[in-house]
Amino acid sequence: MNQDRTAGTLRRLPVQKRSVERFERLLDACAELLDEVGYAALTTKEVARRAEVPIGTLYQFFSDKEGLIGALAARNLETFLERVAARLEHEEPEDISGIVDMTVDEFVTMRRTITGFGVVDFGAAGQDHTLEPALDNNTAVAERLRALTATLTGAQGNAELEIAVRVALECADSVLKLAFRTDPQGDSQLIAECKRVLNSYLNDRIRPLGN
Amino acid sequence: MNQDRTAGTLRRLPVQKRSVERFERLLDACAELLDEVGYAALTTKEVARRAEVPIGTLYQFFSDKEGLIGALAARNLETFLERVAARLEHEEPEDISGIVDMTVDEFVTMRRTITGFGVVDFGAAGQDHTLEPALDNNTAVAERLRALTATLTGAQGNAELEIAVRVALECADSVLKLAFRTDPQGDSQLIAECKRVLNSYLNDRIRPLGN
DNA sequence: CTAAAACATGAGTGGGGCTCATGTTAGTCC
DNA sequence: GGACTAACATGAGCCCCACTCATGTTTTAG
Repeated sequence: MNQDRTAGTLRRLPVQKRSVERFERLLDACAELLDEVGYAALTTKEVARRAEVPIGTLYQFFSDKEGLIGALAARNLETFLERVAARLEHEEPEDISGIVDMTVDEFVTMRRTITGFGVVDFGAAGQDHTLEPALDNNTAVAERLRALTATLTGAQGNAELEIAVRVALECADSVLKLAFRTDPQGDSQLIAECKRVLNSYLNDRIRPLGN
Repeated sequence: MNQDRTAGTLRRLPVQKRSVERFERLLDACAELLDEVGYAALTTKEVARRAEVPIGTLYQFFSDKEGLIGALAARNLETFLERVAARLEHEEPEDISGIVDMTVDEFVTMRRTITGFGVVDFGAAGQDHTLEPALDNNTAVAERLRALTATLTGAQGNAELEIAVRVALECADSVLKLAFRTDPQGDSQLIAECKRVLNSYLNDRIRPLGN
């Protein structure tokens, strides 16, 4: 079935100035449309039209529709990690609960702020099963988050922490999706509930090991 | 944008014998194909071909592709709830942990057993945003599960329990998806981790209220 | 100045979702 | 049995989508 290794990827990176601008415009237009019409109704023609770029150009950069959305997700992911890293440095939370609350808050802020962030957050929605097991975006985020927090939690580099972060991220993602499905601004009770889940789990999971 | 109230629904229920059989065959073929080619590559033409039913007949029953997949999800959901209800009656778990473990195990069994269960479990994947807030399938499942367990947990009917079950279900769904993405048979470590999350959260969340 | 690499373009191809006009069959009442 | 109705059956074809490709232009490197 789907054996094409180039599916859902980039085809060519823009190097000249104009191309770079067009590339960014395509991602912006894609984000806008995701907010307006949703994932299912998004068409590459309309993305190209909005970005004022001919359809052929879109396909110079992105191997397919999934590649376009994946690139947007990657951009969002990078922004999110940068912001979390910056806040971790400034605020220096001293326990798990502090890290959890800060990270969730940052996510919520981005969902309210960044166009299109909600529809694809980090993982493209329609990704195929059966390919690239465990190499999805959330796994990458988990790894980066673990690296960011390892020095703070003290217990660096152990496999237990890695899996705990991975699982916690998956839960956070799903509960927050629910929170924003319930209320476009993010249901505050569910956001609080998200923090509860993570705190309960991570405290049970990590405390007994850290000491 | 999507204002069509009949999108993703059934159009006509089969009443005569032959139609009922065709209806079921369509769902079976849909489940098979979901397992084989995945959600994105599923075509209604192929579903109809497999079920040995002309394409027009498929659209007599289902308003669209999403309606077909939704009907499959509904069938899975019903089977799952029946099985959980049956086991709850027989095994009479006496605490939260017992209920959690049993329910997760039943889910895992079904994912290994029921064709197509994995791809859509209870919520159709490509559902549109912006419509029917909080009326997704997982919410329905949560409500039914709460009803099933309310008599056992003692604390029946309170809103806190309702939200806790809703959140727990969302977490379970996502962690188990990860477990089966990692390993087609379901990564046992992640399945154990799923139970941990639920137990940590629900114990913190419900115990203080139940007493 | 020249060769190569990067970039630009949009009509066209293939294919998928879904319709609809035209039937045929099963139940129902007298 | 005949007459009437509702349920069922069918598949060529419409529309629109993702994506291609042949042909040309511009930028960069030496």
